[in-house]
Amino acid sequence: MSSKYPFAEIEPKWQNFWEKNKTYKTDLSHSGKKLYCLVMFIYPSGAKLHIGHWYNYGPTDSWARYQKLKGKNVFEPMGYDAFGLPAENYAIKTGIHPHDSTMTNIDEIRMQLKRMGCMYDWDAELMTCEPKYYKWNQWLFLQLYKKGLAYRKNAPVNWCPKDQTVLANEQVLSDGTCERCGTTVIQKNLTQWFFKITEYAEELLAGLDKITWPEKTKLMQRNWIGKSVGAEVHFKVDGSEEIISVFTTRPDTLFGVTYVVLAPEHNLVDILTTNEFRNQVQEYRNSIKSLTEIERTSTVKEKTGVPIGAFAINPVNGEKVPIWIADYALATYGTGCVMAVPGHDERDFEFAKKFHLPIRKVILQPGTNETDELTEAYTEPGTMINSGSFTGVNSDEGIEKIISYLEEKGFGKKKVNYRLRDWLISRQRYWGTPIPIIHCEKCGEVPVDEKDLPVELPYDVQFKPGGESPLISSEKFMNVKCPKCGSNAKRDPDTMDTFVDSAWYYFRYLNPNITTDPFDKSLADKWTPVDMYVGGAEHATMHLLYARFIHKFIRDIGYTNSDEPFSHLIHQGTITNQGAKMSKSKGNVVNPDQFIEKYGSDVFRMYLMFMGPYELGGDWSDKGIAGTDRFVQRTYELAMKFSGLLKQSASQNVYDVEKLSENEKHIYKKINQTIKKFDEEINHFRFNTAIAALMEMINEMKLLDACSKEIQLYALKRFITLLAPIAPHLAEECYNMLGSEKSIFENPVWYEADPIALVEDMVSIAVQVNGKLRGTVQAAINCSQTEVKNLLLNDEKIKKHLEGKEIVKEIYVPNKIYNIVVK
RNA sequence: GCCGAAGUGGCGGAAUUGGUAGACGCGCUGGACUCAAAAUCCAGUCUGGCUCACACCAGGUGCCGGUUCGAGUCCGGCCUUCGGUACCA
Repeated sequence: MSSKYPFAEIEPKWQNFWEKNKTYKTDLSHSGKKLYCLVMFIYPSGAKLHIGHWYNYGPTDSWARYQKLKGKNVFEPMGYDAFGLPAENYAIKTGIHPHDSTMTNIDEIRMQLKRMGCMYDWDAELMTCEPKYYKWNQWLFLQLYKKGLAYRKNAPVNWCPKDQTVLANEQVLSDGTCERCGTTVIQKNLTQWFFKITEYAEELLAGLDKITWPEKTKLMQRNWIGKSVGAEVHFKVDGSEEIISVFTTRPDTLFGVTYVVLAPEHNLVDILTTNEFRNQVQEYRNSIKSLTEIERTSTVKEKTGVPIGAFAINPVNGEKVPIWIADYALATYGTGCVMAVPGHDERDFEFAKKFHLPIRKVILQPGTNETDELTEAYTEPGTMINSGSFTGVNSDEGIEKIISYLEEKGFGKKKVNYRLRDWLISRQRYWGTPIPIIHCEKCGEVPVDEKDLPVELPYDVQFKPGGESPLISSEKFMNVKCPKCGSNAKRDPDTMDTFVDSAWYYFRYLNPNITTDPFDKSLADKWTPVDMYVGGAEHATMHLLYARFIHKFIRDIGYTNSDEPFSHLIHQGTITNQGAKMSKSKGNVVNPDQFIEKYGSDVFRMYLMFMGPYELGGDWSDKGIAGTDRFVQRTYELAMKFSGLLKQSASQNVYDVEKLSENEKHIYKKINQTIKKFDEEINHFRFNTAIAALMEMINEMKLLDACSKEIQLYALKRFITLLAPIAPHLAEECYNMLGSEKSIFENPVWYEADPIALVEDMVSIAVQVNGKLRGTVQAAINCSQTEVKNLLLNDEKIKKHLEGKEIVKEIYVPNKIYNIVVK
């Protein structure tokens, strides 16, 4: 049919218009009504834009457009998270250089993004693999290094003995084998760089109370940081000068310690193990070496361990208790040492039972006897018993009392411990930011001078697996003179975790070409924090925590004035396919292109928004897309029918409802109700109900024929404006057809609802008898209970239910419900 | 195991602080238009009973209880699904 909306012409037409007129170029010098709306930037993989990206970017752009129409100065940038493992793996497989494949992908993705028709300010585009960007990763590294927040230490990596390469966790299959060759992966220690995020643990925790994020995300970060308050207790070792420090949250159970456990990797193990036990200990350590971290920490696995022959001395009672090593003590948490209280800790209980270690009751459960045998660990508070001078004290108070006692005697102190570990940023990979450190035999690790940045990533590198970091193979890169002493030295061969790139990119968008600073400080002061950040929930603990950490660090070195990077955060839901996450490896990725070709960008984006609540996502189905397409067609036909109206008539901003005809009054009320509803819904990312409101509106539009031109224009102008955020191309075209010469987004206008039109004069009141609906009555708004009662007593149906009954009680909720309780 | 979210028609999903369950859309059924089809428009569509029909009656938001004049919504106890996490001393 000829009147079918020709999206294939219209959409490129407006995209070109917007680009040519720089409609979406943000003037950052005006920050008065600033709104920084950001989506997590895209990883330019070969899979290009999929439905998940559309679901993230389309609705968020609609929200940003709505804000722009409301008069906000909106900044909405887009860029590429261009470094990373997949490009390198692709290169290993195909021989195509990561730089080349990444650039090709970016070019295609940029085209796809432009076809979506989002409001991106393309002048702000950035890609992290460019020297002008990653130079500032290196700068950041040096600032952290200066403050002692970047340091090296030994840390295990997944190592495939056959491929001779380091594997990321996701490259290790669940059975602990290499995803490429099936060889069992082992753990190997390498000296690696860390950022001291733990220094900010307390502030990262406290800051969560000040940001508007989903509660579950904040909870995940709280758990991830894992603050616990307790004590550090020092145990002397019998016949040795060494001290074993343990962290405990239950110092009140100190008298119940019957053994001490060290993590098998703990340094003290070599020192303390007696000759007699040496073989056994070595054997045990070997036996757990092959286990992956996942197996090691599995809670279903039975605990194992061996004694090392040495004894620790309990500071509070001088008792000698055996020292064991066991897999359930983790080197990475607390001090790596545990005081075992089998009577009051489930793990210790299980372990003591298995190895026949003594179990001592030192906390009495209320309502039980001291002589009752413990059948399981009692972990709740109670009365302290068998605890020397502390016997009889309530265990909650005992915690503080024991700590005071320990501090007094120098046996320990109060201690706050965090689960959070420092951020390991070294990657034994090619496609990333080189670490700006030079290793000199004489001077040790020497930072590259800031004026020598960037340390450029060389192009010509053997990045295929085999050996260590790929950069080692580039002699040109590796061999440098020591900046301090001038002798021959080597560069650090590792690259940085790509989470470093994404930890501060929102600053860089404000001026991605600045060469004198990582970002424009004066703009950053005005434009950060990001006002709305939208992205996947899978980043809850990594990216979103790292960015908060780096932001606080940047603040502490005087580069920004805000405390948090993202003041509001929303996670879009996941779109699955037949219940499974879409992934290239599963081959269940749905390509959006087919829908864009068939229906156009507006219909597709609107369908994604209409599917359901944004934060829930859902299973993909194209079943209902015809519905949004129909809506678009009807809108287009409506605009066509009234084309030129803007030139034939003018409408007022407000009309007196009483002076309108019945049809006009109806339209007038409906459009104003729709404005109110739509505004509320879209403001809270409830796109599905916002669109439903527009559909209801268009269903009423058939009444326009019976309205004056003024009212027609009044309704259509408003309807098209509401449509503009969710179907921008269509709305522009419709407005154009009405007779406008300008883009809606050039001179943004938003219509406020006329409050008088929102008031209903008649309401329908539900009438219940004994809580069951028996009818409804039409009454004037705010009428009295007596009036409503008179109305309902005239209703035959309702009367029938009241006949011969005694009225016990009447509840009247004005304008809503009238409930009569009868006997 | 622990933490979190969610269970509503054939389907996706609506439902302010407890106040007319099923908005909006898909699908389906019937009708109009057409030589015919597509498209479009109109009507119907929770289940069961009764009825020519209108009406009416009963039941109904995962299950079992409770609070209340009134519960999808609040409380207690389960079941299922999906996310997160994994011995955190």
